[in-house]
Amino acid sequence: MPAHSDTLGRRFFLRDPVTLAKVLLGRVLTRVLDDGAVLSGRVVEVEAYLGIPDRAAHTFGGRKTPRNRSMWLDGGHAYVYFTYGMHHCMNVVSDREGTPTACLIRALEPLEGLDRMRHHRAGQRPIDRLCDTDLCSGPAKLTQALAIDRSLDGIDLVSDGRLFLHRGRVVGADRVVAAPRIGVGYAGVWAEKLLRFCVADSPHLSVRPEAISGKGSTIGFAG
DNA sequence: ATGACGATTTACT
DNA sequence: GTAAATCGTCATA
Repeated sequence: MPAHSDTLGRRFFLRDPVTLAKVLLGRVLTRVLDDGAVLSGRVVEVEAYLGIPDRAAHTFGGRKTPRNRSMWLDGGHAYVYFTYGMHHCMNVVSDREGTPTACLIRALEPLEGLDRMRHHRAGQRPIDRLCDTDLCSGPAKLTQALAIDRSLDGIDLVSDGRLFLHRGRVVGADRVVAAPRIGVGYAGVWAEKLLRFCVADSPHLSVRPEAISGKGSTIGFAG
């Protein structure tokens, strides 16, 4: 059972991935380690993956494989995958069972257990070279900091005490910026869609979103 | 059985 | 900015 009474329940996750991604901003992801240590962070960057029609999604074309089977579960489950031979990334599954969509958690603002996170992230390099904004500012950084790996793939975030989300604070739409997703250049037109959502003023983002197009903007658009 | 490829991070020039 | 690290996964044969 989750450790907090304000843990987000099933209903929260049964939405389309774009809506869920936006409302995930500001929520708090909590990891409870086997030894009882508590690590947590506020969600500041999320991407939506729209499933079967989305060329960037692992379930594009309706693919259902041993790796991505968690994406087919009911909303509120975790989809954790291993990539590049060394990194893990964590998604919150959206929609209902059979609709394989999800939200990739790309960055957190660390809240609890920063010292433990530093140790997880440091590896062999000197621990003093890690600033707070280097702990969870990327999809594979945050899984490393929170010790999230494939052993947590497919768990139910609604009822599993090792990993869950709680209410946190809602982020107003005026502080949210949408941008193209990162690292999906192979996905054609799907790479350009604004399916990445960030808390605009957070220093904990993986990549700073381009300035919004408009007067005074001189970068980000060719043509 | 084989090979190409990552929803990334890091270090280095 | 460029490149290396590193191996599970999946489509093809």
